[in-house]
Amino acid sequence: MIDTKEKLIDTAERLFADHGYASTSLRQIINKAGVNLAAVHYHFGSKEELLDALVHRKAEAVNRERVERLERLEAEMGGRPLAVEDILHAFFMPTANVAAANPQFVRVMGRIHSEGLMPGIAQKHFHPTAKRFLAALRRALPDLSEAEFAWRVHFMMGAMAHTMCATPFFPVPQDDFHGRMRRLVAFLSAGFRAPAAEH
Amino acid sequence: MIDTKEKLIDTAERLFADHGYASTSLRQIINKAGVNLAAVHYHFGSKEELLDALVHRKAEAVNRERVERLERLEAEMGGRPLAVEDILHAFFMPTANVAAANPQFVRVMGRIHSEGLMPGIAQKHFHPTAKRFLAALRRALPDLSEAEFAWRVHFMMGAMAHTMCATPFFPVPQDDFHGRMRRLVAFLSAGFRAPAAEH
DNA sequence: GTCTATACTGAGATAGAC
DNA sequence: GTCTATCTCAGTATAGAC
Repeated sequence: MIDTKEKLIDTAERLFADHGYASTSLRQIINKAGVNLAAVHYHFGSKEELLDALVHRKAEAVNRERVERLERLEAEMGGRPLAVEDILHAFFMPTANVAAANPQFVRVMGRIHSEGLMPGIAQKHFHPTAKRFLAALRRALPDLSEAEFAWRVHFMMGAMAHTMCATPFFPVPQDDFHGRMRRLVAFLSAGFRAPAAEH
Repeated sequence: MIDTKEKLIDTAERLFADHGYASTSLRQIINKAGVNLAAVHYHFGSKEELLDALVHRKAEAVNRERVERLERLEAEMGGRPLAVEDILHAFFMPTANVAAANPQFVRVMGRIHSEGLMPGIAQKHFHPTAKRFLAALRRALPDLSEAEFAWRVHFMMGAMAHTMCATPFFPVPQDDFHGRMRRLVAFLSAGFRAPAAEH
């Protein structure tokens, strides 16, 4: 069948979101999708590459909107460095749009994060775009030392991954992803602009 | 043998640090320790509880030093709210001491984080103490709404876990854990004191 | 090219002899 | 307390039908 591949991805997305990546066996997926076990390896090669295909299907839209927003900012400012807030806003808000349109996918990203698969996935699907944002951020914060800047980016990575993906352990309106991102941008902007710790 | 248990924990610590938790099989551990597979299940019950025992052995020292520092601060201030920086400093610095004395263990914690096992471990071994710090932090930031405060704590969790445990993707002096924590405290303190994002 | 049936390897867990 | 033997189930690999 022509769309065995799509059906596998759809089914995997549902099951990964509900039960996690590691806890979902390929046999569960193929049973629900009604195909044979080896079809997975024919189309994808491995369980991991099935996950990769799943992420790739949605990551492109996020990356495209991120770049559009960044380029719009750069055009507005014409050469001058951008504001930290604006850069972070351009980076985080597109994820809120995906979250609204496709909660299933965000739940899978949450699983990816909480199961420790995020570094590989981020590197592969998001890093090329993210590098442009880091360059803009560096220009916006010329007074920080290289080391201080690198560490603050590292802090941001942690807060970001945890916030976009992990379920907070307190009750929260499910659909307020925009608000969550706005709070995150405010918090991180202040952190980035803090005076460097003395040594 | 009386110390089969200790030998298993020691061996597991080495192997978990070097190769990760999931990638280390019980069979590797028992071969290196020179004991039988079933001994693991006799002494610990499961692979997961072996890890638990390993963490428990070191977590107590961290928790004790954290509480001591917090109580010393509270005594100094006698009733008045503490400063955000001081609270965070008291919370993060003890981890730097463990890192210096026992790099092996910190590497295991890094594995725990990057393999997505941190929530469970943190809940079990660190949360009771951490709650006292959250209470102090709340008193230090009375003007934040409950929601804003909860989210900022969430951001901190992400930055913390990522920073204490994850290997940064840039070169960094291995033993500068104190410096890393100081930078983190400065970053987070500024974030906590940022004006709340408007809604 | 697409898929089915089946076999292979290695994981954690367990029952019961000693 | 310890060890042997065995169980179940995972991801993966291959042979061959269509």
